[in-house]
Amino acid sequence: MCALRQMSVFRAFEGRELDFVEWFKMGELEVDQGSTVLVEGHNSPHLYTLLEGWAFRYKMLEDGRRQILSFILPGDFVGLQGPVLKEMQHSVEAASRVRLCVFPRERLWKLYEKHPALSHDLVWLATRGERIVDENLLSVGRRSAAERVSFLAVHLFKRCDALGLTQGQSLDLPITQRHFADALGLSLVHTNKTLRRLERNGFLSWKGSKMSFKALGKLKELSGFDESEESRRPII
Amino acid sequence: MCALRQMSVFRAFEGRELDFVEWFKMGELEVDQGSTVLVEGHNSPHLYTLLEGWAFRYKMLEDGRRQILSFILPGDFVGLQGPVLKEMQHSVEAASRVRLCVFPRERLWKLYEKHPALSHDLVWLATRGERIVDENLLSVGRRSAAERVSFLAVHLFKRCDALGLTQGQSLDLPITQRHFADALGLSLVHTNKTLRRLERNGFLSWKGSKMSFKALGKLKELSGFDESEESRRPII
DNA sequence: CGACGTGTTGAGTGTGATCAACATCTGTGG
DNA sequence: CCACAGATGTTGATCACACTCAACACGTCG
Repeated sequence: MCALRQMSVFRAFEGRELDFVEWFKMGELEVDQGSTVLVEGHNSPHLYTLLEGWAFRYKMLEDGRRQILSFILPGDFVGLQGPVLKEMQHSVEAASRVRLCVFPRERLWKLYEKHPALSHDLVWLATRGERIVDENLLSVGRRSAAERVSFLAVHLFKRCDALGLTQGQSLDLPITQRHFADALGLSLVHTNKTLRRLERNGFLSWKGSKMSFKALGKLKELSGFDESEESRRPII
Repeated sequence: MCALRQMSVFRAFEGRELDFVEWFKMGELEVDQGSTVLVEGHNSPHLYTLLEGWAFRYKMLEDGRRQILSFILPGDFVGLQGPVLKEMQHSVEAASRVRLCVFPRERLWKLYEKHPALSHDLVWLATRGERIVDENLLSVGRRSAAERVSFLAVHLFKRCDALGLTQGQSLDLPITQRHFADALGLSLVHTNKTLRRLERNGFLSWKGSKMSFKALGKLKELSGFDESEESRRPII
């Protein structure tokens, strides 16, 4: 049984559900940093739950412009968009070395059939994915560079904090400024300048892979971060 | 039974499913143009399928900046994000007079329990919502103003075309340039200038509520529109 | 060692924002 | 009937935020 499942962020399973998910689970997949887990325009017979590491969903334009749609952290479900269309509409890449729980897509019908509560969880997970993209779109569409950078930093801190992946006021980021830029719809250079300005103003620092939050309150205020605590969430 | 359901875009129901949905359905709701159907920060005990008219999902910042997240057209399911959190994370407003099919949220468990195929449809609808926001985020994050405007125009045309809501190469838009601007993360003025430039170049025109596509191919090319035909989709 | 990925900074440019004015068209009340 | 306010669309002038280009520092890895 996954270690993740025991964390207090996640809802507990009933016995039958646990048995089912163990049957549903096909195995584990480990993937190196930089590998592409799912490719836009292709079909994948698998679904995944990310167990360890960071990944991200993205889309690219023909000329190479890239937009990161959302970051995928432990407990997140990956690949739901697939069952639906013939092809994936986005790609997923591992930002760090990543461990995934693999489910065969054809067993999904069994889940719907036998486990209504899990069906609901699946809907929940799907809408949560959309919620995160919604927030990101609000940032990219309507916030200034400083607001966007602050928002994303706080967003990632909060998500990691809920998973016990923070150390006090700091956070280990397995991503580069390029990822930040591509998630925020900013250029790399301007992202860097904005980060440096936030650092000079004493809001945060980002050295190597460590991001330290010097003034979380100020960052929340600047970015208009919405503190909507979420209750225990499902994990599959 | 809804007239919508008989359209060829939508998948057909089995008898039992149809009976169920008729029980699931609580009634219909008609709402005037400009009314807010769901309010961010509040809880709604209802789910909806939009039957007629246009609506849109949006989020606002405290100072009034608004980002439209996606447009809601007939057949789209509304309100799924609610069951999940205590509160809606976005608002929904009617762009035209709108007719909605209303479902009480508490009957949802019965759907999960008795109708695995409908559970799957629900997941499908949820992921479709995310897919649309993904595409929008790619636009807003990485495309130029002319590309964005073209993309949204083509996107709306395609969706309406599938629903039989177009007249040849033109389309009745119950929205204003302000909606366009807020969906695209552009200022109203710049949206207008971009539209006028597209018109001068003979790509499209938008007079009153009628948008005419003079060169659909050129618009697709300019915007990088991805022609992924989707198969029959579910409707609930 | 050189190549490459990443981060940093400055200079100059440009896309899109803001401000402002005006044209229509609507509905409303006098 | 007209006067008026309000919503919407249009255009020009100016501004600024963010982009591009360029150069360099630093690390790691072959």
